[in-house]
Amino acid sequence: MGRAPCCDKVGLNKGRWTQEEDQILTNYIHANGEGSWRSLPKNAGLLRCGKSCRLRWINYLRADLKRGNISTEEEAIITKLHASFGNRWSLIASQLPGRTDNEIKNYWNSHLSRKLYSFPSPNHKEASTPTATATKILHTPPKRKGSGKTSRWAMKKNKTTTYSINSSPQKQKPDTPPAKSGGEEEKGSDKIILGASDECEGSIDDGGVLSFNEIMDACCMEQLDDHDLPCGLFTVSDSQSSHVIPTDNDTPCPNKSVNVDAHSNCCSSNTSMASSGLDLDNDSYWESVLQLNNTTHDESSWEHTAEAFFNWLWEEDHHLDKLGQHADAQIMLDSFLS
DNA sequence: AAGATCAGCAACCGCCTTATG
DNA sequence: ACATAAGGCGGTTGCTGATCT
Repeated sequence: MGRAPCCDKVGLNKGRWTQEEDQILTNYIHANGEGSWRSLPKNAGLLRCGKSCRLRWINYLRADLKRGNISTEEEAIITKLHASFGNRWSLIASQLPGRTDNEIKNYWNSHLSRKLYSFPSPNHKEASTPTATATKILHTPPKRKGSGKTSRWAMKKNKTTTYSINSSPQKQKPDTPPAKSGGEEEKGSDKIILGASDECEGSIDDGGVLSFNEIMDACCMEQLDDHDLPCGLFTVSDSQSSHVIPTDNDTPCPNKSVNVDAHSNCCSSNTSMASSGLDLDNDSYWESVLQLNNTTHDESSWEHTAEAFFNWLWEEDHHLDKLGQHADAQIMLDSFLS
């Protein structure tokens, strides 16, 4: 037989906490410490579920919380970490002392996720660009469980902010028209404006735009569907650079073993390292990359490495977990994000 | 001035993992 | 070894105050 139930939920208070309840909870925890959430409400004389007490304490009553006014520095950290780890709010919160996962989640949902990202165009082949993929995806209505509230993104049509791939925010002029529907290329620019919208109604015609994760999903789906079309989303270069991935080159790299410089020399400009078969699961790969990081100032090689890294990272879900198994990979991630 | 709409955020819900009996 | 509760986490809801029409 297991434990007794957490709480029967009958006759318990719900909704906002009163000052009196806060005081009771705070006093109790100061006297008895955290933990034993199940028995806490009863012992403290609170008509609340233990879970509710825990949440209230962790998110609002703890003394070491900062509360409010998330700085631009913190915002940048959140943006970067979210780009790497997705909605792992507790993980992100652990990097921000005094901030809770709930606070960061709310901040992301109400502020950051609405901002637009801009990505360099990987190439101009329409069928394989994120733009095309974005369009394809946006015509499929997203799942939506919400309360039926009006989309906040749709409400704030002129609120656009662009992000470069390295997540440096650049505010758009307030009077600049918003990016014209999900993923349309800016006129005369090499950037594709991809926006954020987890609540968009599924059509580019009504202002729907793509969130970062949707872009990533789209990218990976594209790869799964068309194995000869490497994603190239994380091509770090501008349009002048030559290492944009062509779709007709899948020649294996003769230097695929480890040496990044050799690889970039021979395959250079035409295929991503990830797609050419480098074993990024291998420790020795990361060692060599780290060595490259420490010894070379060749930007082109470095960009290749970054590209391969991010392609690999998002190629499969489990790759993210593999970061934990490669100390050098984690160092690389920090390096790429810095 | 009043109602409608928008935006922020506290708190709930339910699933998953871990701990315990 | 198994069943079940506790704890933890992310998604979602809905209340409240601000702003707009």
